[in-house]
This record gives sequence, C-alpha cells and structure tokens, in this order.
Amino acid sequence: MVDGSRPTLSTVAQHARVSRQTVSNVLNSPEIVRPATRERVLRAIADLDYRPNVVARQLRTRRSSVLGLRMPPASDGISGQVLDRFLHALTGEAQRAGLRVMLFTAEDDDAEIREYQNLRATTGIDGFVLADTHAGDPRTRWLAEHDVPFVTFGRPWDDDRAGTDDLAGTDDGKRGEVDGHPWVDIDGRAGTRAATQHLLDAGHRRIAFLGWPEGSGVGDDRFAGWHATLADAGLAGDAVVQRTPDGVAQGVAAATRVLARDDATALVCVSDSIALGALAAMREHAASRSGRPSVAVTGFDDTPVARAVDLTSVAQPVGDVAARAVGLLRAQIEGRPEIAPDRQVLVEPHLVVRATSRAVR
Amino acid sequence: MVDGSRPTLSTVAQHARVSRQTVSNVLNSPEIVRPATRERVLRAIADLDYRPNVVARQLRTRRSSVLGLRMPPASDGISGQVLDRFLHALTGEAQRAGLRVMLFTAEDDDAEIREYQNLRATTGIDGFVLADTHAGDPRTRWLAEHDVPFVTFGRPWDDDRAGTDDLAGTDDGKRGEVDGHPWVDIDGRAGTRAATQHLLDAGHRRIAFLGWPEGSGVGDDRFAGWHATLADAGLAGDAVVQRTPDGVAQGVAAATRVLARDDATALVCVSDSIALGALAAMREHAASRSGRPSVAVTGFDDTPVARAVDLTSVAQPVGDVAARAVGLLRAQIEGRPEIAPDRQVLVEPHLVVRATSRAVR
DNA sequence: GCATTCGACTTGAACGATCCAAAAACCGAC
DNA sequence: GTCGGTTTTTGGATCGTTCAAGTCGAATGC
Repeated sequence: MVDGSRPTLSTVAQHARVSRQTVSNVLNSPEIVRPATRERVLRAIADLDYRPNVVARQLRTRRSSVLGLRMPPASDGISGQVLDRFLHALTGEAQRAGLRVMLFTAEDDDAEIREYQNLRATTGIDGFVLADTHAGDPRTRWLAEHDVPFVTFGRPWDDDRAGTDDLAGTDDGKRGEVDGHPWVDIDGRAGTRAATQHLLDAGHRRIAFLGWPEGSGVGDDRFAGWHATLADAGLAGDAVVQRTPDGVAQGVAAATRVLARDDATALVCVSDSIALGALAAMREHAASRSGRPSVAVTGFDDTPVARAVDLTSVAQPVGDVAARAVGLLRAQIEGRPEIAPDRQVLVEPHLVVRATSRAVR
Repeated sequence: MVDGSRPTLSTVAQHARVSRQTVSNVLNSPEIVRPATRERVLRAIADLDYRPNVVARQLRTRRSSVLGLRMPPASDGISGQVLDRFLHALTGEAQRAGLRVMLFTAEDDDAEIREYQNLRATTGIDGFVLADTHAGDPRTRWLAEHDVPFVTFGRPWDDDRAGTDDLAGTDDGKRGEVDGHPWVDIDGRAGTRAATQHLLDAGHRRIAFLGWPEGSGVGDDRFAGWHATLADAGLAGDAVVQRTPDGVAQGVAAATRVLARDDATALVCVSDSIALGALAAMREHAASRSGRPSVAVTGFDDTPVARAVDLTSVAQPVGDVAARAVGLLRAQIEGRPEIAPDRQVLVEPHLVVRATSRAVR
C-alpha cells in the first residue's frame, strides 16, 4: 500500500504460499478450494489490501460489467427530469449488482448506433439502457440483430399500434422480433385511471383531459386511462378533450379553451408542464370571473415543479423501473434467462394527492 | 467484421505487411512513421474496420481516459436540476476530449473516499469531478494527498472564510493546499449583482434580499453581490434581508414577512425555489390588498421552473463550466499543466429577464 | 574508407488477470 | 505398498496493446 504499486494476484499467491490460480479460485469459485487454504488466501488478501484489476480481468474474459446510457440532448423541458431521476436510480441499482454506468452522447439515432459499435469494439461495454424509445426505433432493431444485451425504459411503440384509437388495447406487448426485446415501462393508463378515479371519488362528474396530439404512444396510453375510467362510470359521452404539444404556454392555451366552455370541474393533464399551464389559466380565469369555485387539476410525472406548486400528480416509480432494468440486463449478460422472471414489465405508478385536487368545490 | 472476432493490431500488421508496433505508431505518433507506410497502414485499418481495444491499451498504459462522478443522493429540490444539466454538458465535453464519464454512488463523504480507492484500484479511473463541495471537505484533501487528478465544480469554501461577514471579500481563491486545487465555479456575486443592477436600472430603490442562513459559501457569495450593488448605489442603509432555508414554502414565509413591512418594490432571491415561494406570497398579498402594484422578483439558477412561470433568473452557464472542468482534468491526467491556463476559474453567469421583473410599477 | 549517427522499422517482454491441461497430493482399497 | 480415482494445485499460454531494446541500411562526418 505504501510502496506505491498495488499488489497483484502473484503477490498474494506468494504471500499465502499458493499459486496464482488458487487465489483466483478463492475469488471466483471459492467452493472448489479447501477451507484451510481459502482462509490462508483470504488473510493474505486482507493483509495486502489486494483488489483484483478489473481491466486485466476484462481483457481476458471479455466482460466489462459496464452499462452504457446515452444522455438525451439537453432536455429543456420539465419532464426531462424523469430521466434524471431514473439515472440516479439506475446508477445505484447497477452498483448494487456489481455493474457500472457509463455515459455517452449522440446527435441522433444513427450516431447513437455508431456509438454502440464504437463502445462495444473499444471498451467492450456489456449492454445498453435505452431511455427514450419511439415508434419504429432503428436502435432496438440494430441491437437485437447484433445480439447486444439491452433493455428499454419504455415499451416498443410499434407503428401498427401508435396512432390507432384502440382504447381497449391489450396489455401484452406487441412482438417486434421473435418474442420482442426486454423492456420495462410505466403503466400510464393506470396512472391516469388513478387520477380520474380520484376525481370521480371526490364528486367530480365533468372531468376534461388535456393531452398531447394523437400518435405518441405515451400520450395515447395516458389518454386511454382517463377515457376508460369515464366510460366505466358512464360519463364518456360528454367528455371533453383538448390536445396540444407539451409546454406550459401550450397548457395555458388549452386550459383556457376548456374553461371558456365552462363545462368542466376538473382537468386531468398528460404532463406536469401542461398542468402547470392549466393552473396559471385558472388563476386568470378566476381573476376575471371572481367567485367561481376553482377547478381541480392533476398532472403526470410528479416532478419537483409539482411538489413546488402543490400539484396533484402521478408519480413514476423510477426506482422499481431501474431495479428491473438492471435485472433484465444481468440475465442477458450472464446468459441466464432464468434469473429474469419477466422479459416485459409494466410498473404501476401511484397518485400523489396534493392541494390542486383537494380544492373546495 | 462478419467473421465474428474483431481484428487486432496483428491482423492489421499482417494485412499492411508491417509489424504490430508500426501500426501502433501510426495511431499514437503518426509523425515518426514514413508517409508511404502510414498510408498503407491507414488503408488496412479502414479496410478491416479496425478499432483499438482500449482495455488492452489501458492495461499496458495505466490510463483509462475515464472520469468518475458521484451521483448526489436523489436531490428532491428544484436546484438539483443544475447538477443534472452540468452532467449533460460534462458528458458531451468529455466525449469531445476523448474521455468518458462513469457514475457511482456513495452514502457519505467517507464512503465516497472508499469508492475513490476502489475505482482507482480496480478500474483505474483517471480522475474525478466533484460537484458538491462543502466547507472542510475531506474528499478534496484525500484526493490531493493521493495525487489523484480531480476538479471541483465549486470553490473550496474554507472554514476560515465561511461564516464571516466579509462583504468586500477578495476574489482570489483561498489556498487550502499548496496553491490550492483546481476548481471551476460560477460567480454568484456577479449573478446577484446583475440582478440587482437590472432592478436598479428599472427604477427600483427598495430592493430586498431573500437569502439562506449565513454560513453557506454559495449563499453568502450571492448575498454579497446584492449588498455590494446597493452599497455602490448608496442604498445599503435601509436594505432589508430575510434569511431562510431553501424551499418553496420557506420562500412564501420569508416573502410574506417582507411584504408585510411594505417597504420593498423588488425582491432578489437566492434561489428559484425561494423566488417561486415569493411569487406565491405576492399573489396572496395582492389578493388581500388589491390595487397595489406588484413587486418584481428575480431567482437564481434559471431552472425549468423559472422558465415555466416566467421568472427572471440568473442562468448558470454549465456548459462553460463543464468545458473548463474537462480542460483542467486533461491537463492533470496528461501531466501537461501548460494546456490549462487557469487552475481556478470563475465563470460569469448572466441574467435572463422575464415577466416577473418587467412588471409595471 | 571507416566509424558514427540517425531514421524507420521489428522483436521480445511486459501489463494482470483467466483458461487449460497436466502434475501433485490425497484417499481408501486391493 | 501399489494402485485407481478424485480433489487441489501448478505452470504455461493467452487476451491486445505499448514499452524498451535492437536490427538494418542509408546518410553523415572526418
């Protein structure tokens, strides 16, 4: 330790009066070495503060125990925050499983695929986590074709599914390749269902939806939860929907349109950004027509903004998602499918009730 | 490429009818190899799509070209967002410089130091980026003592400085070790100075400050900028300060106290969280005493929340910070101090003017 | 003309682990 | 005491690169 150079397997072997291989066995398959010898080796390891050089190991075994993750290009939006929380959780879960997370960037999908090749060829990265899949994603196809272990945070929104109005929709993932690739996702439908049900339970009957334009898998999924819940309650007939791209300003405009019609007592929003806009619109509306009871609002993602403005929102359990993603990757990397129970996992979000949906009516 | 196993130096050497070492030279010091030979080797490299195995290289050279960064434990707050933006920028800048960023987690400072040892001993990480230094930080001392390259995002807030009320304060960093360690930081004083000056220019004369409790280096720095600017304008005498821990609710309370005294037309806030609280308090206040002109507010960090609620805020140029951090690390890793002009860099933030400070008076 | 220097390239030996095959030690059984 | 058979241990080869030393021929110096 003090002499500058770190001890190696041979150092430990000498010290314990055994061979290199025996030391290696103690570390990698302790059960095949006699207890007395094992003890002696372990003591030597402790005495010398030996740590295996993972670089040398990697060179020989061709396993790096490193996962790659692309940093999505500076997501201005509020919702990019979800990815950051996911990254936190992923780092922790990976470390617990003896894996590391390495970051990289890429301009677009093709550049990202080139970077996959690069990272595999040069650093021997074991697998990848994709956190922002979209319809017809070329990356998942490439990874599957080249037998690279990977998991996506997000279902494969196949072209044949996105854009259709299948409100009922089945829950078993569509199969892109044989049996589909492993993924973990959050059940957006269940999230908006919980929000809508919460509002119904609070007595609301005219519950509008502020969503994104049709065609985005995530948006359609969240829409479906709201719609199905109202349908179950027999209220689907006069349900109001406003669609707009994501953003606070867009949320203001969409909410204003709904409020102008004066036929909603609650708003289920597809994102916190839009919900934030809705809150601002409501303040405007209340200012111009004082005396009206306020309208309940729910958001989606439970970002810090939601906590800050006391907005009821659907929280994504990114910790669970990260844990399952790591599990799925380990199963592939170690070639043991049996340790990953489900190749495709849908995680239930939960509703965090705050002031904006507790409003007096 | 199709035959499964990737080409190695020897493969390329055979193909180009030279030795391994010559190929290696073409890659690492092209100038010492004759142009004709170089061309031949380069063609072979291209033909075979050869990429050097960085793992083997690392084993030999003991250089990994990987930077370590600890993911700070799930920062609930709005301001944790700054670190995430920094991480984005850092990944990009590092990649541009041929470096990679690897993440890890640790419970506390001691665990982090253990992880430094671990990462150095096992994976041979070249250097570290610390993004959340505090007074009397044991980590910087350990890293310096063990000759590990590192850079901090944040000045060393030495104990002898923090907690004092040196409003004038010198700008050259205090020296912890010999000559101090390399750091990059954002000039919080200049940030609040810009905000305060902006408000002065708009005609405000009674400008209060909502800050954190004394003793935090960052908070005191930002306070100093506001105070100095008012002093320069001869307005320091009746300047109002309210101090509170960070948080939206705390901001509401602090702002309410200021508004109750009715002697401020503008609020400079130490963070976006507190500014957000101030905006909420103002709405309350305006509702109870309608007719009063609104109070201007500025925040700090220019988080997505600020953009969302149209809050004037001081933007931290994390891109610049990341670029300089990478430069400082490269200089240390490659042992060439000359390529890093300044070991300690203070980056100027800039004010983003939005609606909350443009309010009619 | 011979020794010296220099440039361009080659060769063998590391780096520190694991894989592999074979030797050694151990064991009870004949 | 020797013999199979098993368990442990051993030494050499290997992963793909760079380092250090060495070869070879041409150019330089006197």
